[in-house]
Amino acid sequence: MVTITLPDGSTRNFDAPPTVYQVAESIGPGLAKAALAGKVDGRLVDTSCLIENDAALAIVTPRDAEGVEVLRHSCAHLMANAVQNLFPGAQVTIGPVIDNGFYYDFAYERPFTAEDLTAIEAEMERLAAADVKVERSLMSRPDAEAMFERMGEKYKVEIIESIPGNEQLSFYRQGDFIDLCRGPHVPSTGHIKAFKLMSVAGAYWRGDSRNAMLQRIYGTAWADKKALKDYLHLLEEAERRDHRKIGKKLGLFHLQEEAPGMVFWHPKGWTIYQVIKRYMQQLWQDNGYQEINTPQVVDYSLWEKSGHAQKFKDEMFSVESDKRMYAIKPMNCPCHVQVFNQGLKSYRDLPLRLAEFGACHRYEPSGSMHGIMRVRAFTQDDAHIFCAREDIQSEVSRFIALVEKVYADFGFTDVALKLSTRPVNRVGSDEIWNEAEHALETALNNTGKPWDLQPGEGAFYGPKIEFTLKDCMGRNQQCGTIQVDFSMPGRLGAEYVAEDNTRHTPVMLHRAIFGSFERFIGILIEHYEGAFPAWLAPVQVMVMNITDRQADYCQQVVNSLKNKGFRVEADLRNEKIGFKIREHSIQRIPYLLVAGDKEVEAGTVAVRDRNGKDLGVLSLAEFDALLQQDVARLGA
RNA sequence: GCCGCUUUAGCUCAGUUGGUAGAGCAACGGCCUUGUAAACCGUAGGUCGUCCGUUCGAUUCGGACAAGCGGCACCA
Repeated sequence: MVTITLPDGSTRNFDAPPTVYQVAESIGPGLAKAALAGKVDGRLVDTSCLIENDAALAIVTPRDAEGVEVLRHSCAHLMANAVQNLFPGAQVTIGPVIDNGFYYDFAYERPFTAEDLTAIEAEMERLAAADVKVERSLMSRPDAEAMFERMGEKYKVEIIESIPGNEQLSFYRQGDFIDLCRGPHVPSTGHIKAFKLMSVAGAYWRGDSRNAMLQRIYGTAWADKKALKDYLHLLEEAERRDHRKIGKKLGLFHLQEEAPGMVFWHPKGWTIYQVIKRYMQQLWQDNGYQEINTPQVVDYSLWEKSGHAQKFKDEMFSVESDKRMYAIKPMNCPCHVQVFNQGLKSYRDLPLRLAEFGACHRYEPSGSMHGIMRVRAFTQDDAHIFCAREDIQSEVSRFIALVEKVYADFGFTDVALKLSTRPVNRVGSDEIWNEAEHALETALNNTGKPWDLQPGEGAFYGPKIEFTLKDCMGRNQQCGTIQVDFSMPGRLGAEYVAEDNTRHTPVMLHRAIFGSFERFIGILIEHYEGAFPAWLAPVQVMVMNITDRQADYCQQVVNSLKNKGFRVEADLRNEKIGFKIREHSIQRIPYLLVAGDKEVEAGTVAVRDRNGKDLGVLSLAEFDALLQQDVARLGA
């Protein structure tokens, strides 16, 4: 007898070992119909899986996150099935589940087109409607290799060869289509009800640019049509928020062919830039940083000493002048060490925190650029902390607190922390790595917040913490970082005199909070959909007249607000008030002030916000107080 | 850098099976002096990304290059 314990704690007994499906059926026909997989003692299995011993079982349906994952995985198979039906000779490779969907990589004699996608999707619909059974089987390694060899599936053979020898090989068959797969999968294709193919793209076999380029088809799949619709809706939302679109619409910046990856900031965009720059300058001042500025063009020898030339020569802009080779600086750290090196430093000078709005240029690969988010010329809110080894932890703790404050000020409250530890290729003794990793870990633990470990992802010169913020679309954006560096201070000859009068090499902490202004502003634009909070808005107030009679009064209102330091403009054009309101609402100006004869007489302004909310008729003093309060309030 | 796609007026986009192009919005002029998300009338605006080729003739066909877009790879 087999006893099954269900999630609610109840148990069911079976004379013979039941399948997951049979257990579901015993609970109810509805559940059996909805069952996609089972979770036996925490392990996901097919509904056909026989439960041989007493076990805890949860029936997995499309309502469960895991159920949706099974659906997506099966949908990838469904797509591969459809592709091979329509394009004989297309080889299958891998087809994993990703956020919101799946993809499958194919090797085929030609790239797939948009029309192909439509056809593939139609074939998938047909196969789903046919409700083909999906069956699991096992096969020995030689048999499997022979089978794929026979089918001409060279990539699958390669995959089998890379699976450790002791692992069992499982296969899933639906009709004529068979694929090597760990599973689990839906019982039949009819369970796959809501999917859409999104795009085709090239992708390297095994993610390595030295390998062949495969055809990757991306798809999305959901528990039901409504969830699919919601997701497509979300994508439209993301498109509306695209910083490239909004940047153009609001006249913030532009890019042009003559300077790929370099931003032409317009007055409004530059105002935002200046506001956050001043914010950061103040933050530095309040937190023990000293602002410096270093040259834009520096002799190649420095980059050779720092080690960057060897590794990044192809990504550095260089200039030759008077037979000397210079690099346009791709980063600021070597320059900061030069400042540190001026004059003999004592342990009493540490920690020394040098900060710079460091303009960097990097020849990024053409395909990697994206609006103002990934560019070739950017400015970092860069600072380097020179400290003793034993100060690493306290400095890191201070920094984590600072990052969280800054992000909250900009309206981001969901911040993920990640620790990247020693990679295989690295400099520095194990002892010092132990110490540094431990310091970072302790600092992270002290926050009381959860954090992720990324083993082996650290830089060759030291471990690092990355700060990833979640924007309003739920997308993760990596911005801030703090990195321990054991290498560069020594390479560039930085040292200080310790208490015992011996010379020591300081540890260098590289750190940035925004990352780069360009990227951070791009994130802000998308997060706020261009409707910046008042303290960031390029124009905070627009004053409008109804007729020419109120022009002078409007100008007075503008002047009085300007004198208080607000960013205010007047729109005195001979246009209907509705037209002006519409225009400035679209421009996302936080406060729209209207003055007609009534307001002039009373010395007031009619106030509304950019979303159409009427804030009433206020005296100038009242509006001033309102604005003052709003601008002082950072965050959302 | 790799695979695919795109490039037409300031913006968003039509269009030409090869005979040098059109809309809406914006701009400009007129009219109107207007009360909270688009009054009306008119005018002007383009070497159809760049270069090379095929052709009597290329924005249209072919090639190269550039920039951009979706991914991949990269990201000190």
